[in-house]
Amino acid sequence: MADAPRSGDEERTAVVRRIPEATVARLPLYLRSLFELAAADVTTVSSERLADLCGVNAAKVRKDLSHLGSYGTRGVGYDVGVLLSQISRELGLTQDWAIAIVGLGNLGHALANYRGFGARGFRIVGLFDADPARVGELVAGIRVRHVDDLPHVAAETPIAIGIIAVPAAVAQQVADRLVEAGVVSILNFAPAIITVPERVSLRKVDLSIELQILSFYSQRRAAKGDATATEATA
Amino acid sequence: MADAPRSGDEERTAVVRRIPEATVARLPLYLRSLFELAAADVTTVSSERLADLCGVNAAKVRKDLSHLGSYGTRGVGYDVGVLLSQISRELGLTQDWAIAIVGLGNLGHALANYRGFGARGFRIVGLFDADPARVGELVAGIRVRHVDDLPHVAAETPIAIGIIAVPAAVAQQVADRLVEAGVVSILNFAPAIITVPERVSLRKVDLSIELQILSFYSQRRAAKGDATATEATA
DNA sequence: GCATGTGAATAGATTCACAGCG
DNA sequence: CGCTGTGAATCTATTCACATGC
Repeated sequence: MADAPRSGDEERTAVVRRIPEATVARLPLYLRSLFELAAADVTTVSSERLADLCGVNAAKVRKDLSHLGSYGTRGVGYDVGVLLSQISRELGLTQDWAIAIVGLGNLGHALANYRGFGARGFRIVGLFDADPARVGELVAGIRVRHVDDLPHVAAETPIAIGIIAVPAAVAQQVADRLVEAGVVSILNFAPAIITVPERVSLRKVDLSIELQILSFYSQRRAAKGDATATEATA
Repeated sequence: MADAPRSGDEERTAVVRRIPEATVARLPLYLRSLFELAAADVTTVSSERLADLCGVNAAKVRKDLSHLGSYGTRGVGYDVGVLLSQISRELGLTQDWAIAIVGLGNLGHALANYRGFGARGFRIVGLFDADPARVGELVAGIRVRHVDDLPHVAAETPIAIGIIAVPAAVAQQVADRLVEAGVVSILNFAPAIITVPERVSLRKVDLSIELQILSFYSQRRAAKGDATATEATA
């Protein structure tokens, strides 16, 4: 469904666990449910129970978790705390990632104020906009800087993840600037296809595409007399 | 990757074209590029060119389009206008879909003001919030109503698509209310797993999951010396 | 006994490579 | 000749079913 991660050299000293892309996309889901279980002081969970909580199939949970190693106990289940830390480590959430948001329109504001960043692993270190009227404004306690300052800021505090929340027309040039500033992961909210060097990870979130997909299934359902369900955005 | 649409009875009068889920997710992508081509007065496009514009592989484009029927001309390519209307029809964008947004925090505001709704096929017919302080407010020219009014509003103007932009803790109950009000498609922005009856289509957009996936690949890249790229959210 | 972990079976998506047609 | 349309090959993901081990 997406470009698969490619490894430069297949032969390495140790076994480089290759975690399937589909599995990676589900780990955050498991993590969230595990946090909820931990908050409720549940210490052990079966694949069945976890699967229910996440809305997936139990066999899938077991296979996914088996890619991380064997952290379950037969006849018992998985230790919630152990799984939490294994998945967190696997996802790289034990370190924290510096985030910059470019574009502070409605969406940029919403993203900047999003709770759950600081929560675990992510920290906003920069807000940028090209509109002089917005520069200097305080959003979520952070001062908005001009996008031209991106290189300066990035030189001081390296930025790991860049979030693009600008109009489609300028998305590509913002991406280019982010890449130039050393950003290695980009999350694009602009409804435009952007390209980045191969070494940079790129994901996109596109509202209108989601709506159109829903439209397709709605129509399909209306046409036949029958039900249809879809889950998404893995 | 997601639950596949299931058809209730496989045997039907005519050949019910079964369009693969992965293809459905790409059609909106093609559509966007086709609009751009049309705007630039380009009348014909090859699978190769379209693939470039969308960042996919040419064979994939051809196979995807072949699921809609044969609308290309060998040796020439596809007619932009014809493809536009075929894909629009297939996605159900020739009718327009009534949308309601529940939750008018930062994100809800951003969504309500999102340009590209009215653009094609989608029209916001209701904004709802549970906070009395927000009720009555005018957002994007529409008055916010209390979520308790949902049934009334839906009875007058049927709502096809519900967008959930409320905190995770209340996402499920909002979903339940939407379903009860007759909504058949839901787009969930809350970071929570919600369940709906099988007849209802559900997709989700989850910022923190996207970030965690990027984190995974960033860490992976840091660990090895090598590059990794991912594309997402189909 | 019971739930994990995993080979084997199945399903789905992508890519290849080329026949077929304008 | 050039590009579509598509079978066949490949790769990826899901699901089944059961041996394994606590």
